[in-house]
Amino acid sequence: MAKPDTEAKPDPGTGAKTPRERYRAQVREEIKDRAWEQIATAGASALSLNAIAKQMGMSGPALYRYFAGRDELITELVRDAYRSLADALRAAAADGADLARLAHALRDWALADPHRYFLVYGTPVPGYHAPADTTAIADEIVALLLDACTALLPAGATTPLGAHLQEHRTWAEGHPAPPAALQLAMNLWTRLHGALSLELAGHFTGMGFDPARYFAAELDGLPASGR
Amino acid sequence: MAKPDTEAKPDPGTGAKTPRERYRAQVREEIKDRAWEQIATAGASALSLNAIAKQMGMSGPALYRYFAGRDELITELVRDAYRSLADALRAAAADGADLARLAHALRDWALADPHRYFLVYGTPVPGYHAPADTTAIADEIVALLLDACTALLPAGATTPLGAHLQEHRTWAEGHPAPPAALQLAMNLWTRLHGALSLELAGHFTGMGFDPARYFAAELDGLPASGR
DNA sequence: GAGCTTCCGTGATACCCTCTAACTAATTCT
DNA sequence: AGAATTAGTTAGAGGGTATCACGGAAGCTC
Repeated sequence: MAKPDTEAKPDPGTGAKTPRERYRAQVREEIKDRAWEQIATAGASALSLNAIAKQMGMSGPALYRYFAGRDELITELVRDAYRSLADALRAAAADGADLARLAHALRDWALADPHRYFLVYGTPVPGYHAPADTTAIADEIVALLLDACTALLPAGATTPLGAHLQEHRTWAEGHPAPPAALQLAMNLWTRLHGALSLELAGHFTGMGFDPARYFAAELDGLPASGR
Repeated sequence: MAKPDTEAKPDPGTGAKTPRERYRAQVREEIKDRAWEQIATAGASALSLNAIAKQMGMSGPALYRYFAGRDELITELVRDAYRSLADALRAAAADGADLARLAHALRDWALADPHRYFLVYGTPVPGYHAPADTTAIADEIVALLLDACTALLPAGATTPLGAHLQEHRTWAEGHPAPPAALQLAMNLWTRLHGALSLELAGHFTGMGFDPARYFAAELDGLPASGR
């Protein structure tokens, strides 16, 4: 108790941690992996700490050494999902800010694991509230879209809705996007989400048409690339 | 609910339903009412047969006399939700087929009980598969949209995407909508759903702008009313 | 109205889940 | 080596779904 920490917490950057911390991080990672498996097959609502523990050969309550509870695990997964999406979009935007590239990166990411998409953009979980740091990542995602939209439009471009968005804007503040770019980014987001989420939820099954084609058409019809 | 289902279980000979059947229907109705209360406050995933039973003053397993299980209750609620939406839209379409009226009826219906909207158009429940008769109501809803869209467009109107939709169409077959109307209906559906579901899920909170205005703008921007 | 039948509601039970608490055993620190 | 920390265990409270056998009330028939 009386000791100052002479204890080694020395190299926060390199990952040279104590064995305990290494082990701990490793187990946490395995837990999350199993959790993703469960989510991928049965959705987030079916996630069971107990089942994960058994799968890992240990018994129930042991997991509470690693996560305070189911909610914290889910929070962590949401965080990872956001980060993963941000990474995917950033990678797509790396070689040229192109709406189409961005859009298809989004669709590919969603199709790769639909339940992961729903974890982020789906029906909100009753008690759950996203912590500040995940909304920060969400902001980054929006900023990526804004970048691409801004690049497509003349500097002062504006629209009626764009003006409204500009006037009451408390998001991505500091980003020099013209009003029309705000609208374009919003349209990109909500329209692609509309098409994608209905497709993933299975509402298109049995209708006969090709969801990819519909998605592409929605992309083409965006107010900036079309006209 | 207000409607005493008139001849749902016709009893030839006596004409009136037996007291048993009346009672049974009444209890089923009360169970569903309580279920809707729970859903409205905590979402479908928090629905508990046990809690409903206790709330009604009877003990757990009694409910299994009325519903085979949680899934059947939810199925019934989904069915009712679909029917309720179809009614709302039909009422809106009754006095003039107008996309705006339809759209705002949809939004009002969704805002009245967001969890009900998500029950129908949200993240799919893991094990749950919609029975044929709910998809029939879903078809009716689509048909309502199609009617309104058809009324707005010239008889043979077509678009590239519309042609594709027409060519691989296994929905609302028999409806004499021109290809362009198919596309318009799809756009109406997916775009409004995109804006609405993100709003209801809380993804717009903290962004500052007015969701109603955004929704209205999306409606205005539809490929038929705009140009 | 007596008797038969049908159906409602109950308690007991099995099996899931989350999560807490007390205890043991291993690991690490001094 | 001894002390402190921490991982993992079992036990158990509390809640959920769902099945079962039973008692009793309601309806139906004569």
